[in-house]
Amino acid sequence: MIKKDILQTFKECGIQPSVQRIAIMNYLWQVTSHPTAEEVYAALSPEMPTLSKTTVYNTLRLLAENGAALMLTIDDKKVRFDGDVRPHAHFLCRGCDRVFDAPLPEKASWMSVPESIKHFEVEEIHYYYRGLCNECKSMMNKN
Amino acid sequence: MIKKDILQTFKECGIQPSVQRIAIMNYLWQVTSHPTAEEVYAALSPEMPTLSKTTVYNTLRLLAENGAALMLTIDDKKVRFDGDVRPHAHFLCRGCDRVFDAPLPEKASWMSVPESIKHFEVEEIHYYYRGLCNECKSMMNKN
DNA sequence: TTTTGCACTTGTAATCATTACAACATTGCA
DNA sequence: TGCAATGTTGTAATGATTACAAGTGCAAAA
Repeated sequence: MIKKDILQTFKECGIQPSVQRIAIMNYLWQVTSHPTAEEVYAALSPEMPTLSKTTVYNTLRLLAENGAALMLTIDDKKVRFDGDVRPHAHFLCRGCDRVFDAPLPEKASWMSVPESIKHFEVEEIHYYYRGLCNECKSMMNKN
Repeated sequence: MIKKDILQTFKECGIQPSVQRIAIMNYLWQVTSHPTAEEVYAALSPEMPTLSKTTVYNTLRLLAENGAALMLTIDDKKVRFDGDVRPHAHFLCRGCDRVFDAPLPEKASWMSVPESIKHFEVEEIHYYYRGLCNECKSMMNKN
């Protein structure tokens, strides 16, 4: 049962559970769309009419700060979130604005930090690609 | 002379020169601070009192779209720009909000694109690190 | 040199994501 | 049960960025 897993994750991350937080985490786990706060709100508010946009923003930030979600800044317009916190890269298509998951280019490179920032405290690593996805690429060729 | 180099770069990138564009490109080349549009405006407007903020925003976007500058989305609050378009990574300190340049973790990884997005048209690659720089780290320990 | 067109610039107004804030609700614990 | 702390809500504010319309200046043509 997924709710158990969520509660477990919350406990590990030191996050106090609540109906709203569980619903939001659950949603993040069910989609691969890397939604924005607005999208999370739009998806959940039909089932949870009292849910407020502020709660969605607060909760997503909370999840990200405590390691239960990733905050992606790949899109310069708005922040996106990913419930999958395992190390992986992301690709943003400038045609359809979708974000795709991608494996890391090389296993080794994830943990190896450049010498010049070696003594910095590195807390997050993000690998972003931008360009055109397959569909948008062929769409371009046609028109 | 640097202006020659800027004009050469503009020509290579297909950018029509103008007094404002040259001033902005020149500024990007002189700083390593990865400034925001506001910061570029604040820096240049004393010398160019008629410069408008809109022009700064437009020009920075133009430079980035044509490969004469990098648009960094490492900071979730605002977009930053880098006049150095050579492949390198970036580190954002959450303490002082400064962005540092860093070499790539490995030479090879820059060009190697994960298999799953291999047929995508990859136009940009960004490697971002976040955490605490040396100064902020030791500041934390003291207090 | 003058004219004409076009691209660039400017300033203001609008947009839109995000956050601040204050009132309200809920939860856990004494 | 009752209180204090924590979470939620809705609205108002903020702040970066863009839209837009008018003005400016440069460049080619006459």
